[in-house]
Amino acid sequence: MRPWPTLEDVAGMAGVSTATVSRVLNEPELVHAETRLRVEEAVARLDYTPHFGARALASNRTNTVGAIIPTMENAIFARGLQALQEALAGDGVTLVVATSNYDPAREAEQIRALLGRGVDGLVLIGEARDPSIYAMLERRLVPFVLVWSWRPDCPWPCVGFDNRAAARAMAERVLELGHRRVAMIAGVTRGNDRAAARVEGVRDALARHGLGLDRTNLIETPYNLKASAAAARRLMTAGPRPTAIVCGNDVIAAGALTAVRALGLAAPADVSVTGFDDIDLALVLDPSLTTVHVPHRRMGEAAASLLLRLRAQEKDARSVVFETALVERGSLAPPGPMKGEAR
Amino acid sequence: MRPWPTLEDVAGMAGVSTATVSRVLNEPELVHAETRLRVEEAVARLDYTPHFGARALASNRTNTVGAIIPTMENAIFARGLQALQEALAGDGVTLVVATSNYDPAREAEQIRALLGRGVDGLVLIGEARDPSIYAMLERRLVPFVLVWSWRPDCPWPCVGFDNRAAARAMAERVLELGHRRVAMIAGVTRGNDRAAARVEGVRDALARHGLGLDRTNLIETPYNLKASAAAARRLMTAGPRPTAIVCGNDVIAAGALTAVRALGLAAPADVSVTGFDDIDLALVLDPSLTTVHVPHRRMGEAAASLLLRLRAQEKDARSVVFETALVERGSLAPPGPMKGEAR
DNA sequence: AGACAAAATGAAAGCGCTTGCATTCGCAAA
DNA sequence: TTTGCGAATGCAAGCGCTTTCATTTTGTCT
Repeated sequence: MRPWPTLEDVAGMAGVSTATVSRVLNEPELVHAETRLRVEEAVARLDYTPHFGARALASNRTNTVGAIIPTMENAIFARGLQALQEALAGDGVTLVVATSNYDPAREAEQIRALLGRGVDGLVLIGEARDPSIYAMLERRLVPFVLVWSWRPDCPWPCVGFDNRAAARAMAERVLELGHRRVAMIAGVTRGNDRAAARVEGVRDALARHGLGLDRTNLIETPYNLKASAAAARRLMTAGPRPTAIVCGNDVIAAGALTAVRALGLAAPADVSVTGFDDIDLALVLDPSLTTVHVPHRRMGEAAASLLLRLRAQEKDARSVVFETALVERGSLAPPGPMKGEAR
Repeated sequence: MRPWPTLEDVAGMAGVSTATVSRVLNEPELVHAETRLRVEEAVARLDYTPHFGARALASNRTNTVGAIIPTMENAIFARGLQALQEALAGDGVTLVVATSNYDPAREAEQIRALLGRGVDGLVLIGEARDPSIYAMLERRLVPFVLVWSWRPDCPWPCVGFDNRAAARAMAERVLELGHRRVAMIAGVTRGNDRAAARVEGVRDALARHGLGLDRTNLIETPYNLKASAAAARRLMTAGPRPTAIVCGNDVIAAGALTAVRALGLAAPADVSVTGFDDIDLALVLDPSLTTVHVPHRRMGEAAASLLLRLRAQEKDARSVVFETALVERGSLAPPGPMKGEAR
């Protein structure tokens, strides 16, 4: 015998048809209070749980949305995801999360896997992906929203912020404090529009002072401590030292700060370091990290709301752009008097 | 018309029956190479993806396992989860993750939700949960493994380590260095056997020196920076100051370290701080954190392997226990000469 | 009491797939 | 040529649910 109860078992115990039980589960107001009670009792007694697959098959809905994030290993997306999930749960929708490991091919795979699972919607990070993927999503009529990223004229529904403008503002502040030897440790930009936009933003700011970013002062690294520490070490030991390092995110900045310390130097006295994202990590670093605050939770909530409205075919479901804020903490200061290889 | 292709469409295009297509998808070796090719072509041309729900319904398998973790917000489970996922993916199994927010009721809900989704197996954190849940799992014949936790005589399959012994070792080392005013900031122990075991371990060690843990030197806090910082502040400002604070995990330790710094004190000169878990965070703190190293990745892999073997009904599928290692870094040192309110 | 609408319920047809069993095919052996 | 047999394929019955439509019950108004 089947080790779990089915609708039919419940119906049998309650003395009604399966249709009625289904109604109790989905549209309780359609069934007489007394009957409903009997059914609910049977459900409870049998410890019945609906079979998800059967339900999906019959109703062609799953009350599930999928999100594909690059990784769970660092906390960048954690808070936003949590908020997304909570907001969705409020509407009875379940979130299932997959990871792509920053690999476009893997992301494409995961998208198809989630579609196969019949998700009612999709949350994707950033905008950069093959057009064929967007084509497929449109053909399948699956609502989706792009998060963490926003730019004027993005043709898709997004919930994000202007990475480029935010990075520009950060760099401008660094310059305003008098820094001129500015370096950047960016995330890997290939296939990552956020990382790329942040580089462009810094470039924008530097350009207005006749400065630039080239292979001597721009390094791309994966978002992890080891790689970013290595990058920082390289910047601080080869050629003229930067007085400020603008980092692509907080994790990179943490690695940089660690490397600086390991070299026997101090931040911000010897070199300022800035981050991006304002995750918890920024606060426990010493010095605490000057960074760009991103409203993770609000973005998650907004994404949920937008996605649900798209699903409901609401006409006015439009993209949402958030403001970011520069939060200045201990890791950024005016450049000190030149030491070391100053001429 | 349906916006996605079905098995039937593929069968039509390839000029075969749906049964054959199904075989191509599931047991390719059963079908003639030529036919197979035709089918595969049709699949590609139509961009066909099997309907997960239908498949689950018909075959009663999903190739999916579920994991329920307390939270994604801190990185404690991230690495292990990633490893779990990778290992499962190697066997064509998908991982779906849910969060309980350290709430037993919510965890129970999520378990039922995942069972409803027809997961072929379950990964749960820790052992402490209502017996009725274990009963249900057994009745449903769903294989499951408990991770992050292990003790002699645990009746369920686990992949973990001995939290109590590890915490004891940590505390013993603290005592060995000469500390006598030792305090602990633990995670919330209610419904969390790991947190509870760690408290017991510390108690064990202290007891051998005639010391104890009571409301003056033991505080439980949620696993977040704000709460743990507040706890540390309380410990350091009320009554005789501890010379060492043993923390329930690295996140708590990070909060404690931040609080210590904010009070104008220094670690380890004024107070030593230790953590537990050895997540990345431990390395970027200043001073870097003395903590208990937990082999997250290996645990994730072992959990995957054990679960798959349970699913395959292998008889020798047994629990796995890992060793932990004490890693000493800057945050722990012998107690300094008493300052402040020393009498 | 009868007529009629509204409310409550049931019967049954799928949803897209897998799989046990029957059928067909090709080919070697008799 | 027939027979026998494995290999390849097709047929069709579900899997557990939702939902349309028909039917029965209830209540309201003459």
